[in-house]
Amino acid sequence: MEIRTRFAPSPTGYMHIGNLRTALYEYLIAKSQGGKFILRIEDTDQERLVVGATDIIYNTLKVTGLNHDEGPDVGGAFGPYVQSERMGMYMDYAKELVAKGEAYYCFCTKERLESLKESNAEGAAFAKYDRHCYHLEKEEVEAKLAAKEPFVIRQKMPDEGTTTFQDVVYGEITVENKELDDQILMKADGFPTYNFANVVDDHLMEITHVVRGSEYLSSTPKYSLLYQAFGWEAPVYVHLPAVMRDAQHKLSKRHGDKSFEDLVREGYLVEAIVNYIALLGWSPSDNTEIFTLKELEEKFDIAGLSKSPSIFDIKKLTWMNGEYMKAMEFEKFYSLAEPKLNEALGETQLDCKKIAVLLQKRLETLNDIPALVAFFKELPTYGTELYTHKKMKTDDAIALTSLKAVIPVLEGLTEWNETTIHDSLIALVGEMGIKNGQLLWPVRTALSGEPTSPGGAIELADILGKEEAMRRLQKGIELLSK
RNA sequence: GGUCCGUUGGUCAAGGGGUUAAGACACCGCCCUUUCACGGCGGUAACGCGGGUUCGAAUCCCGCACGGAUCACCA
Repeated sequence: MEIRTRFAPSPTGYMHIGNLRTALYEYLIAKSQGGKFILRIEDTDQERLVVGATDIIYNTLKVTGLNHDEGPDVGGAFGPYVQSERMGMYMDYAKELVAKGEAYYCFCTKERLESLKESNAEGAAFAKYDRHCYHLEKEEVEAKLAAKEPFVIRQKMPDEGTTTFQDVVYGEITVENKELDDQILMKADGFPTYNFANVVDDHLMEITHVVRGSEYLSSTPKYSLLYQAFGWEAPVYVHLPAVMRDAQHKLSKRHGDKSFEDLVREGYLVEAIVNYIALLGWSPSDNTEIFTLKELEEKFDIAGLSKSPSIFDIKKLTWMNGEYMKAMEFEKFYSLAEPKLNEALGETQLDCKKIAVLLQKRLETLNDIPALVAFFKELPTYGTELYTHKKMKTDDAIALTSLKAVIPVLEGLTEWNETTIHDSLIALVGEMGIKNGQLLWPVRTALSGEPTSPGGAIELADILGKEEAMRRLQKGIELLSK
């Protein structure tokens, strides 16, 4: 049997990290076994509709490589794939259940339902529908329908016994049927409820594995009962633990947690994000951590899914992002870094490629670039304490001596490149009989004005060019001479 | 409150009766180094609690605690 999974997001205008992970697992469950991954847009909540939101979904799947085999934009034999376009088909299914005695019309007003809850002995927090309309005579129902009284259709839950279902992650789960409320299938406006539409759509689209958040665990018995009522085969359930911000809270855009787009905007690579979230709630049997989507498709195994929630750790993502940048082809890295470099360096004539080479091995995110290279554009004001460095065995006096000695040597160079700068400076170190650091640390400091810089004295001197380098060294001498 | 689910270092996690309880991130230290990094080496740090079953429990069972989810004419 071919495996078919579906990603069924609501178009909210952004891609939630938890949803992306769900999509990833759905994709992997299907692809790891040669199955199909389907996209279904659940846009029935007209009030929450956001313009352009579906494009964000398409785009996210595209850039992450989670290519769907069927969906609104790519077609398929089980369309339409946009739920709002399927609205006409649910009433007949609901009526089929009514005919079977598995569901019934309910004409209760919202007011009556409200008062039912208020009068509940156990408190408003819990109140099952009292089945008032279930006991209506057939004639009464017909009369009310004929009179066009507004109605909903409710699922009739069993009075006793238990319902058990198997979940791939959580195992066997059993609940008492008496705990189950006669949930509404069709609303008074003629539209199906989410739960009902889901079951019908998943069945019609021949979804074999329903993958969703663990918050659906408690409503799954109702789903099972619905499948039973229809006489349909239930799908395999795969409930996923939540992705958390901390031990108490789920990741939530509303509380300031970052969406997929936010992370990309902050300089994280798509591949790194996908790689990282694959590891939130799942681990491969071989313990590897860095892998491409293709490799994941081969490695992925449902058995590696965990039951407990995972906290999203931006630090580990950041580390992983750095690993991806280091491993990247330089040309690719450069194409990503260039816009940031140009932005940070403005109209200077500096060689961006040389700077990028230095940057690639020490960057964690693309957005770190501006702060790291700002000193190239303009020497920051700095204090002479930077010249004192214990490990380099330097202090102000040594720095001043070194800088003064460096000036004529570099001034005399006719060719300005890393080799000539290196050779002349190292030769000078020899003549002066001091340690490399005692000369190079002051030079690096004078050239950058920063306590740390993406590169040493020689690299910085080369990139800055002779004129600017000399100016900065001179400036250093001035500072130290005061 | 009822029901369901979860609980291994700060974080992600392996391990499913016998292990010195993996590995990764973070943190700390050392080495390397012309800075910072990178890299290399090493370190600190965990089975929620209480009972039971067993020769032996992180692993199985039962309680408890704590955390979460759910209980809509929302999706």
